[in-house]
Amino acid sequence: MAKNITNPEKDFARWYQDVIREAELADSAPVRGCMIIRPYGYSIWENIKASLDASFKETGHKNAYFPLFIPESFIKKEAKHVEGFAPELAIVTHGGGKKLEEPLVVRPTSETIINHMFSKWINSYRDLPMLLNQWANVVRWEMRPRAFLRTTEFLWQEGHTAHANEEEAREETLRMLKVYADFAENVAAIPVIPGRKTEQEKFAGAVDSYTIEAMMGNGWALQSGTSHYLGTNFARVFDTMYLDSNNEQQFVHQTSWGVSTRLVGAVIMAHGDENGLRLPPKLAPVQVVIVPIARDDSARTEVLMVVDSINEGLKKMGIRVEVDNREGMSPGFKFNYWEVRGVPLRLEIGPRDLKEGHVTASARNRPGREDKFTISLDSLVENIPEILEKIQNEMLDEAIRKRDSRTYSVEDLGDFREAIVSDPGFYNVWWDGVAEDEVRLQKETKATVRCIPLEQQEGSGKCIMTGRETSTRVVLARAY
RNA sequence: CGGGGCGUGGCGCAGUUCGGUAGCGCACCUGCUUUGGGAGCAGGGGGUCGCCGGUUCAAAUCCGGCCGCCCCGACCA
Repeated sequence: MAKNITNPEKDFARWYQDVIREAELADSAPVRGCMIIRPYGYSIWENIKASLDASFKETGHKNAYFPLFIPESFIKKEAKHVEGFAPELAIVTHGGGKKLEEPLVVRPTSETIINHMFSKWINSYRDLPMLLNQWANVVRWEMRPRAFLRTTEFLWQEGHTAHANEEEAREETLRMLKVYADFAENVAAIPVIPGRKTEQEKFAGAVDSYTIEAMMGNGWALQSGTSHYLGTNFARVFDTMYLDSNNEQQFVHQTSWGVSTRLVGAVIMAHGDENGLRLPPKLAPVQVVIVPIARDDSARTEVLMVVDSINEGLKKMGIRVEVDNREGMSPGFKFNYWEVRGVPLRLEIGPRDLKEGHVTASARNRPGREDKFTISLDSLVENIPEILEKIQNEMLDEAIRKRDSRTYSVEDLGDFREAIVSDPGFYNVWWDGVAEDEVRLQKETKATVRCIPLEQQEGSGKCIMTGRETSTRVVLARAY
């Protein structure tokens, strides 16, 4: 059906790249691992950003901006942090034609420089909590880049907060995890499993890391957002302290949390189909596209008059609408063009429709001629928000169904080893392992512990790796 | 870095075995006819065949070296 797009069943990685190219989301850059985010792809990111930024502000955070360059010594201060990030740092050694006194790291994340400033700004318990966020680019020299999922430079948001005690900081960590989970489900229409990361998988420098794990179209997991409780790890090395009400010096307890342009990849892979992209209305750069159809000039005049009034009506309601009145292109070509780009709702308006007093509509989540429906012209504009809402809900429902149909329980490692290959998906298992067990699991199955879900079921069983009795369930999956 | 594949107009490819001076589809431009699921015809523009060197009267093609890209793995938001 769709030209130039590989069937996802046949070759999912190829399909992913095809969709990115055909929908004009991104292009590859002259530098390995870097990408150009094209206007259409960037506009999805802008919508993600707008929605999250509003949530951050609602929860009391303010935006700030910290520098791209960080003194190399900063990164080295926290032992686990260096260990985790050293292999993937880009380091600037020269500037202005001279060798620098101290090399500068291009930020892979900003905990260190932010702590440096926090220790200057925070003096008293009255300065707490300090709740900041920044929208920025970061650089991590990854071995194997993939468009949106893992690029050398990527765009993200990183929240950094300082609190008077552990309890408040932990509360903040989970609050932001919930903000992410709500965004994923209610805006991106992607169901996620919120959970805690294991020792092996947690952020370099964190006490505890939390994640939202989403399932992609091939059954693999994608970590779609993280929130960390940093404890006093960074405060201790940067001397980020405050005077409490008893006039005693205390270290602040911190959090950091982030989501990135990886979310665009998640949207592509969670919703896309054999015809290309499918966008949930809340994130779609174009929510409604109108394709006028006219055989001759007189019909065109008549059709365009109606189209214009619908266009204006929808715009007034704040709906992102576009009229495709390009000439010399057949309606069929335009239908496909907008389907590849994932536009949630298409309205087709021609002389036949006008005669009947309606427009023909097609929802992207139910493509094809058979599922087209009509909307009466009288109530058209008022009906659109409801239809978009319905598409949004249907997409979430479908994503939940797809995920649930690929979620299994397994008891035995041997069974799992075969199952994860024949039926990639989420596998719920009993778990009482330590870091070595995780390494062995990954070696033997290529799967990892994605998270220890916050919601745990009752009961107990034998750990899939150690055989020890446990009441903890975890999710295993192959991951990007 | 290991294992596989590939570099030829914007994109996808053929041509390489057996050297003879580059071709196809899509896209693009012009004109006419078209327009309810990727329109037709006619005309047209665009490529130092990844780079460097060698062999030869002659290299996309043979030889040597280098570079880059993609997929799979280790790493990771």
